[in-house]
Amino acid sequence: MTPLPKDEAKRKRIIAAAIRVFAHDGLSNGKIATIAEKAGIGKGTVYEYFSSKEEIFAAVFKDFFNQMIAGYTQLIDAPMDPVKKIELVFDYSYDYLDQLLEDEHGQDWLIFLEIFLQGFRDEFKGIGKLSFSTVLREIYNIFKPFVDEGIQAGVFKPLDSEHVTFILFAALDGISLHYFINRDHYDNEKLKTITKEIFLNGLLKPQTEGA
Amino acid sequence: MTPLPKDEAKRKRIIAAAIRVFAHDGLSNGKIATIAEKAGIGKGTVYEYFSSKEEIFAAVFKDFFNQMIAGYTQLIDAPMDPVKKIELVFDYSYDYLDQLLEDEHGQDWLIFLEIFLQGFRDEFKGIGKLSFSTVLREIYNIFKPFVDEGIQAGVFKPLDSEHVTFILFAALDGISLHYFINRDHYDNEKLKTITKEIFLNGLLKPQTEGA
DNA sequence: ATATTATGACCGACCAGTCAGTCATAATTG
DNA sequence: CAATTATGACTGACTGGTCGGTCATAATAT
Repeated sequence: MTPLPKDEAKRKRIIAAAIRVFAHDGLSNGKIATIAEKAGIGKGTVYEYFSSKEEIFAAVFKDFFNQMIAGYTQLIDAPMDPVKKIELVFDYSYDYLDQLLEDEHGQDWLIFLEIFLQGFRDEFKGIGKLSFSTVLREIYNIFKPFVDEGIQAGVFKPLDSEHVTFILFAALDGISLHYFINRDHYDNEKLKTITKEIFLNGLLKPQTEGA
Repeated sequence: MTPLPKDEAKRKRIIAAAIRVFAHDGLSNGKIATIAEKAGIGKGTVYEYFSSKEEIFAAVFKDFFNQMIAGYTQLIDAPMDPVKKIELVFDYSYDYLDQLLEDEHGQDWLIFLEIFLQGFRDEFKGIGKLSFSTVLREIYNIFKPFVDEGIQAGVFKPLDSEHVTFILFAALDGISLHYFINRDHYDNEKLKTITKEIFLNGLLKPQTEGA
């Protein structure tokens, strides 16, 4: 009834389990045995799908950024006013966080940080040739075009778009991190509003005055 | 029966060594033997000063935040225009990073992330009862008074100062993180300028128009 | 349809390496 | 010499990865 081909679904189950384990315990403390257990398979089987712990983590890493890139790309793919796009990106980010946090897997979002940390550690640079800074710049580059667009159109101040994009995404990322830990003390909607208030108005060219 | 520190200087040396080791290898992979070696003492001696690895890390954690809090507090202690204070804080942050990065201890700044990560994990499971979110809010509270001041004085927009402070510090933190990894691709001065341009103008009440 | 054989996914006991923490001893100090 | 401090060899617990064996299913034969 159930055929047993080497199963893509099982591979996915392992990755999903690994996310939870690495998020909760870290790459170093997360145990293969726990991953296997959570995936509902034997420990040996894990090694039928991945050749090492680090390879599992690399898969998690890839998965994470691919989803992130796909999410943002899709979000701002349609032609749209640059201002609207920025608002969308901010709103989406907060909502994405809330979704992560409300999820039954309480601490899964920590994988975010673990990946960040491992990404920074240069030992990790080798694995699957994933360069963290390259991946990050890939993400900045999703945003840069519409920052450019806004500047071209004279809606945004004529600042260096490369640096502006960097600041926008980095700031958003920091806000996400802090929101994770302090979410109980702040109001999602208020944060959304104020974030947009500050960033948009900081970015928009004053319309009434020709400074 | 942890003996009292016999030699405060040696204790400091252990902490300094621990910072480098934990920064480079992480809490879990960093070895006591390495810390001892870097501190120029025997492994057993470490246990004369700290009763466990986690206790060492807790000391690093405390040390880090105390320095951070002291730095910012001192920076903005003098009476000063709120706008000037914000500019100071931004400039100081970038300069502090550059100082960390130019330091001979190449990767020491990673302790920043390691602390962050461990801080997030289960609110740092009891160790020394350090609550990470509490520490963070202690830091926000350094900034909040002058945000309040700026709002009272009608210089800043009348936004909720609690949320504004959160966003400011969180954003700054994120920018720091990204600056760490991508510093080679961006210009410190340009980032400083643009950061202030965006944040200050987003925060300042438009003076010419009475919307 | 049923028996026989081939396949490879699955498993977990085991091994070899690692490391936090201990403790018997050595060095140092007063 | 006694007390204090330093030390590193040692140990026990732990875990990543391996490997020989099992068994459900597929393929083939009758």
